[in-house]
Amino acid sequence: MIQNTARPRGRPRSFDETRAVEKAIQVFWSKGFDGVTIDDLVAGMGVGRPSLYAVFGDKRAIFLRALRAYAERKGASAARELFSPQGLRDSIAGFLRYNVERATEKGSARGCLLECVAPLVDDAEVRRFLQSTVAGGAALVERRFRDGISAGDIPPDFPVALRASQVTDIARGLTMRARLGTPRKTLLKDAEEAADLVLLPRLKAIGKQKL
Amino acid sequence: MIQNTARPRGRPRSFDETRAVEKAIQVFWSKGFDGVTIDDLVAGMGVGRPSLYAVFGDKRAIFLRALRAYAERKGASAARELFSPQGLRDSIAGFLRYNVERATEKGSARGCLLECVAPLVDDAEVRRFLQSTVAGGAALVERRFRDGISAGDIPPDFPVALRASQVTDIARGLTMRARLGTPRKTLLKDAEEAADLVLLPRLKAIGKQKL
DNA sequence: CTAATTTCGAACTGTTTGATACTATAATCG
DNA sequence: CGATTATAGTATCAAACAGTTCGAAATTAG
Repeated sequence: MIQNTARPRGRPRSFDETRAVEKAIQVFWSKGFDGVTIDDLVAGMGVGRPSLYAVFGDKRAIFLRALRAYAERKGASAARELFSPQGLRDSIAGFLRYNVERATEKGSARGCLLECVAPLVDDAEVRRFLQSTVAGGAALVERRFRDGISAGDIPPDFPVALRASQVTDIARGLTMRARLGTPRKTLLKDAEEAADLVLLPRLKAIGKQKL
Repeated sequence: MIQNTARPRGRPRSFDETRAVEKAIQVFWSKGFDGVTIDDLVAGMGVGRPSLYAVFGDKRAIFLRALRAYAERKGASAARELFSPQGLRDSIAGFLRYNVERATEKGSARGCLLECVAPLVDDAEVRRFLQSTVAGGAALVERRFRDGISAGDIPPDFPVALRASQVTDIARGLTMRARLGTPRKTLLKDAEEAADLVLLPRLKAIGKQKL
């Protein structure tokens, strides 16, 4: 009685489903959606062609699954980074640094599956998913800003929604630069500067005078 | 003697080369590089298949030509926007607004050929071109900041290079959001806010105190 | 040990795609 | 007007590709 749940009847699989999805992420990430052939997935995922269709479905289905897995992982890590016990500036800087690190990792493709690859996929469900993911990211940062207000780190009239979308815009910009080959070091420095940009106190009263 | 320059010998072309390139831009822009087939280009450019190969070369060559044409047009317009006679804040805001408008134009695909499509093309020359284009964009904004210092709009110690890369990062972020379907109105508002963000005076002395 | 069940691997099939050859057409030149 | 030149349109070819079929292999149930 090694396992309590009965092992499935037939021949056991020679691949791990979760691991195969991780591999699929890498394949799509490095080659884009249209650039990937089924053979690429067969080779990259270590799953035989018929099993691939039987277990995962066609290319679109595999991509959607990879996308969801990627977004879930990244979202969770980003939230961890944002809400770990530290000051607000370090939270925001950590969030941006994390984005840069993920986008410049050795061994993986540069950039981000969600930002560099998925937007090109001409598919309604992909678009819907991306929109909600983007909104979710901004909402996460916004919540962190609100926590900052509660903690007294920033004044109550801090424009949380605006600053949150600015933070995520900058994150997107950094990620795109990563894709194009800007070195990690440069981007990490820019991440720090961006955190300062959105947070350092400014003279409110001056407002939009002519500059 | 209708034309002074002798018309070429043989049968005249049924297409305008420049217009064909413009059409190619649209095709690549909406479908991505790998998503475009030669038939798409034949249909979209209004050029017969053999003429296409004879005049433009293969898909990669057509893409490079479209990319250069697109970048040249966009770069020139961006510079016009930045250096038209107006205050610094309006120049920067105008630059960002222009990016948003181009990325949300009706009739064209959303987003930007340089930022949403080209980075996925696995080609050394494309990468090199993109890097230099990105650097050129930031340099343009930086020059505008320097002009702003000369004009006394911002203090001489204004971090021109840093702010320039922040402006272009935000522009990239706005463009990506455009691709994902964020409405133009929202993005235009965010463009204005971004101009304020990088320009509004701040209390320098406070620096990186804990927030 | 045999039957049933599930997966694996190789081979197959119809379609799409990139690229080219061939013939017809439209212009200039002498 | 005929020769020359360059493009247009059709047809074609080989390679790549998506998706399926089929027999062999591996495991459990009885």
